[in-house]
Amino acid sequence: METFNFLLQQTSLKSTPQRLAILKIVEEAGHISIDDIYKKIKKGFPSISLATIYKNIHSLQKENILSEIKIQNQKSKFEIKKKPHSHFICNRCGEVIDIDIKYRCEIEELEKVGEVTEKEIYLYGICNRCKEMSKIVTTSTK
Amino acid sequence: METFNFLLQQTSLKSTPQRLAILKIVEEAGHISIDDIYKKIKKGFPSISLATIYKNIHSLQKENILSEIKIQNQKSKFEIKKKPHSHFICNRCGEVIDIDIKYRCEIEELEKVGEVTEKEIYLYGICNRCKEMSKIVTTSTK
DNA sequence: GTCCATGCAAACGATTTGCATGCGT
DNA sequence: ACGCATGCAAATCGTTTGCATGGAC
Repeated sequence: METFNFLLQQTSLKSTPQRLAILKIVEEAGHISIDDIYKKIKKGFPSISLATIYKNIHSLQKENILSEIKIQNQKSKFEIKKKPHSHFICNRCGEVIDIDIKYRCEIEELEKVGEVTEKEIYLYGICNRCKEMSKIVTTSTK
Repeated sequence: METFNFLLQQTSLKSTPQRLAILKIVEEAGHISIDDIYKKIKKGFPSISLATIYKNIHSLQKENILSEIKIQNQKSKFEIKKKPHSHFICNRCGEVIDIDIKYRCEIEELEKVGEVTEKEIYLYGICNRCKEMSKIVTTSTK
């Protein structure tokens, strides 16, 4: 992708085929773990090293191109950094879905705590796809 | 603590001195990492094994007595499960502070995504203590 | 040509497992 | 007495590091 090429040129990072491939895979997947990046990238770069993935993930995070999503009961996933948004995580299939939340919060006594620079909101539950599937199973076993 | 004893009796977990000590340490600390639990508990149980800590953390999580806080740039911390609340994390000192958030959120198209059963909110920033300290440093170096 | 990136192997740290023994019930 | 809990050592897994070579600029 030309856009990633351009993105990288804004930074001190060189635009290598491996690096571009990682970005493309993350973009296409939306949210993806290190392992899954590795599995996918090996198809195009059979001799790539896991160490290369790790090093790139770190440098891309430092350059604010990638961000990490730490979730309960799963390995971390990574996404291309974009406009602030929140995440819905399906407890059944593990899928992470971006959501836009318009929220107003009143945090009592926040001034007693500190100054907020970033917010992260995670919603856990069951995604519609899994809910549909359990309906089918329930119905068919009756 | 008698209360933890009671709590454990509600479950299939036995009330052992090590388990009670872990709970006491977590309660006193508020939010604490595995390593720090280990360091503290060793004072009372010099021969305790890290494996014991891990096994207990897991079983206590399964019994809904402990919960894990996964935060950016830090090891996970654990807390006694209590009423729903949110967390403020200081990016400078790493401190985690419980906060109560009264929020109203309008999540557009959430019905298209799934059914939410749990919410987690993390606020990152600088705690007042660290802010005070940087003021002092700034002033004194002028 | 310079410097960063890659790939490999080794090192490292965190977590898990198996097993013999101990302890709570 | 039974069965889970503990402590130890080994195994395992995820991640990082050092270094020689290759590739981007």
